[in-house]
Amino acid sequence: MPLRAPESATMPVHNDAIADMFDRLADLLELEDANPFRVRAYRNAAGTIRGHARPMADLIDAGEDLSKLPDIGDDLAEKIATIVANGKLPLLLEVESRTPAALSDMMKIRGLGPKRVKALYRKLEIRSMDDLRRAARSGKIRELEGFGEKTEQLIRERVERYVNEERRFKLVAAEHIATPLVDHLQQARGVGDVIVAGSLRRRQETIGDLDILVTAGRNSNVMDRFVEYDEVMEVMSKGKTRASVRLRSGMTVDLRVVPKTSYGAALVYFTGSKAHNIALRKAGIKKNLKINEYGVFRNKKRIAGATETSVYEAIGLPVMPPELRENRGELEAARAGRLPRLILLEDIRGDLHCHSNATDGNCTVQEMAEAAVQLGYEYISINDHSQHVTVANGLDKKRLEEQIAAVDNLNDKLDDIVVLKSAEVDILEDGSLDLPDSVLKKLDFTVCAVHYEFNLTRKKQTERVLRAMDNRYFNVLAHPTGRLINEREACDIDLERLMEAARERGCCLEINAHPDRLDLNDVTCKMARDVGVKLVLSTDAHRTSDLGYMRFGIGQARRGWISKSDVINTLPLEKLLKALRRC
DNA sequence: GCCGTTTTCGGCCCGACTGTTTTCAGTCG
Repeated sequence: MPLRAPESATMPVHNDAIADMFDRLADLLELEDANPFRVRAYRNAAGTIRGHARPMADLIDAGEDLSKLPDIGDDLAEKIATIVANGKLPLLLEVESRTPAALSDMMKIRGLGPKRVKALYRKLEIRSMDDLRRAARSGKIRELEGFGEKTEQLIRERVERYVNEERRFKLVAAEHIATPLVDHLQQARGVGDVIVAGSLRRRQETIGDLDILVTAGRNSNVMDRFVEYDEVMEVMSKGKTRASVRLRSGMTVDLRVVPKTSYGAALVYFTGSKAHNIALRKAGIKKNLKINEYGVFRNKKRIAGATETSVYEAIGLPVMPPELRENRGELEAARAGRLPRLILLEDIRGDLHCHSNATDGNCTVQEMAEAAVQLGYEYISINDHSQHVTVANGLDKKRLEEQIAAVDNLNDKLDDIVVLKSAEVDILEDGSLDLPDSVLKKLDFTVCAVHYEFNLTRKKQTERVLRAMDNRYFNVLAHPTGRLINEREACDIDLERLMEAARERGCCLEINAHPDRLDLNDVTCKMARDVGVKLVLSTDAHRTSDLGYMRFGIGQARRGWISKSDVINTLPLEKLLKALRRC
């Protein structure tokens, strides 16, 4: 993967780019037999940087001491400053001059770790993916010590497939794959609980593989039933307690079977994240406790493990929601008794970003309203596109006024819900809004969004939205970065500044719950919480069934430490309208 | 390279599965 370099002085190096450099450096150092703990230090720091809400560049500008961040000491603080200053890390360049950078990519192929990659490089002079492919085909690899025919065949297959393997599944796709498999496993003999743990349970926006945990007795046939599942394409490993398969969809699934007495410990263990688990075990060690997937042990004696609560309590902590388990400060917060009380799906009283068939939606306003009643909502807003979005048949002033009148009529007929009059108003390139104030003032509120010109410089993009926010009819900034998961990167914009400006003006930012967007994401949700700007959680529904996407937004909000009180569509109607009012 | 309510030095998470071995190294999560 190419590293992102800064394109101009106004575009600071992204945290992801810094983290990628440290990860790559760790890989290459590992190949050079560096101190394994030094290697780990670089990986840990990469994790801290990737998960930090604010850009390192901003922290440096603000004069903050980076060595106060977890897993970052004086040396790495200095290296981060160097990268931010000139986009390069001298040590990485130096290491790359003696060890081919492509070896780091090779280590991403399943089954190839540092030892094997190094052997391939030293003994067969394999220094690129193409070299590796050729060597595997020619049968040279099997002759190396420690390799064999089977290993060579696996490398051959996996290197051919490597290009396709990189993708991660959106959360919604992962759910669709997991649900029927869970049903299948539940029908096995002697099975108790079947639960999807791992990143899906943590509600991460994309899922690399599924981790399924099963409790079962010795006589259960669940392992056989797992590998015999219709969708299984390849059984990668199968033992008594773990097995891994690849499904036709390309998804890898790991199954783990534990006795019921270990359920809680196993669930903690397989929910992760890895960084959270490591932090947890370290906390255990301080109390002379060993934590593994079977329980919590003092010397040889098991003192907890049947429930998740028992595991956390054994190390003196409250059990914490899966969404927080990323080692982003949750252990420290738990110790201090400052874990947030996270928002729940039941807290939501209405959806504030929906489309109808007047533009690019598939259902009528009334159908959307009736579906919202089924969800127990008190209100729903219809936010059709404005005229500039021609591909969606966006509304001009006249058509929007017609819709306003139609919604008034509909509200007279509906007893159980109020339909709010709104629109998704385009923010034009000069920061003006796409509809005149004379019609905007007739709406209950507006949702405003960028749909074109995502590639402006950070400065121009930020000023564009700030200018739009100056319009007194601007209420909610929808999908603030415009990213589409796996398709389009977030636009380069100073979110922190937008959040502060929104807070000062009494505007809100949207957490767009659509599984293609999830924008704000987990990290920027946490930033919003720190800034103290009000949020709206909406689905961007284009049909009645999309209203169910709210659960994905809730997941991201929870990952971002968001509480009910941070989100205004948890309020009853009267209070909601008050909260939408600008300062 | 990081870190400290046992430590500023000496530690650094833990277990399962595979393939290549003949008791285990390498890899993975």
